[in-house]
Amino acid sequence: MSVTKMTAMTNETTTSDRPYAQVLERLKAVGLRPTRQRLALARLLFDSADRHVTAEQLHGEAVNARIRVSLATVYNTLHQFTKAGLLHEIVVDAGRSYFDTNMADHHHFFFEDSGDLRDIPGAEVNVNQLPPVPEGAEVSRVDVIVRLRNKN
Amino acid sequence: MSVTKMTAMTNETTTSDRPYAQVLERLKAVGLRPTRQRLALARLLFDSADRHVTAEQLHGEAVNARIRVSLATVYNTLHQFTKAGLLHEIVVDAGRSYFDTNMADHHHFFFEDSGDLRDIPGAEVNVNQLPPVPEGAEVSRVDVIVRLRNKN
DNA sequence: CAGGTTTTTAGAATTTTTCTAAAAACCTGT
DNA sequence: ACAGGTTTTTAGAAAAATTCTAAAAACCTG
Repeated sequence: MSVTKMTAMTNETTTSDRPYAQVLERLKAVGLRPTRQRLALARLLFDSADRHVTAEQLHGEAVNARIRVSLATVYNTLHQFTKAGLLHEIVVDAGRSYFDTNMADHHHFFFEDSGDLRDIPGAEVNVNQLPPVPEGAEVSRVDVIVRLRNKN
Repeated sequence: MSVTKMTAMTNETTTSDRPYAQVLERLKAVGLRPTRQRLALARLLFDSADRHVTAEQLHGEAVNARIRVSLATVYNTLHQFTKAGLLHEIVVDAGRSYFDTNMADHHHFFFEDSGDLRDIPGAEVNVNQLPPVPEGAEVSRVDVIVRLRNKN
């Protein structure tokens, strides 16, 4: 019967709490309500260098950081961020989606053995001489994936 | 049975006009036992022009052609063929694997709206200036996927 | 054809992702 | 600060693709 175990983080997104200021701005800029979980996930995603995460991974990190958020919300959020242009969804592995926080023009090394993904700066790859785009369609993106396997 | 086609049911392996002769050769060449379902699936896959199929699709075709084969076997077979170098697995769509019978050097248009996949001959794309491959790894493949969406 | 090995199979299990509809959080006007 | 209306979140169920299981069938060799 220890005293109040009432860790209710009755926080109403005070901007005096600096750490959230940037992501808050970012969400506002794309018209997404700055909810507790979106802010927290945004910090996990954007407060460090460019990263590639799966929904499951991000959810794990959140739980680990004591952020109460459901897996469904992580999925929703990742897709909302993607639609809003804050993330790219990148598919290299059948049956598992990665989300990439690097929005600059770039491509990927994919390590088939470990499942890791590494950026290749756009400047370091040159795709030219593309064929004509089919009638009625337009290019949404050109992905170059350099698949790697361990040399033995 | 006519005399001229007399050899049809034996396990001789002359490359004549017998429908299974080519795929039979092909399976033998890669060391896969020529079972009824592997032969039938191979014919569906290789007897016509280059194609992109999912396991579900191929299974549907088989059922449709009165070939008794389970979905599990279709999956097994597709993976065995891939490992044997008869197919490429290509992943462009989260949570759905396509298998490509075109083994020539080439790339793909992916129609995001319909889920269709279309080959781009290797000669029509030029990827140059790739960055150095990370230590201990070697390139298994370079995939270029031109993602298309419907205009207007 | 027997015997031993490999394949196939149906169905259950797994994995990733989406859906549902009810509760909670959020925002606006007061 | 609060009511009212809207948007989010949630847990759990559901869906979809794929893999696993272990038992039966097919296959190959001698």
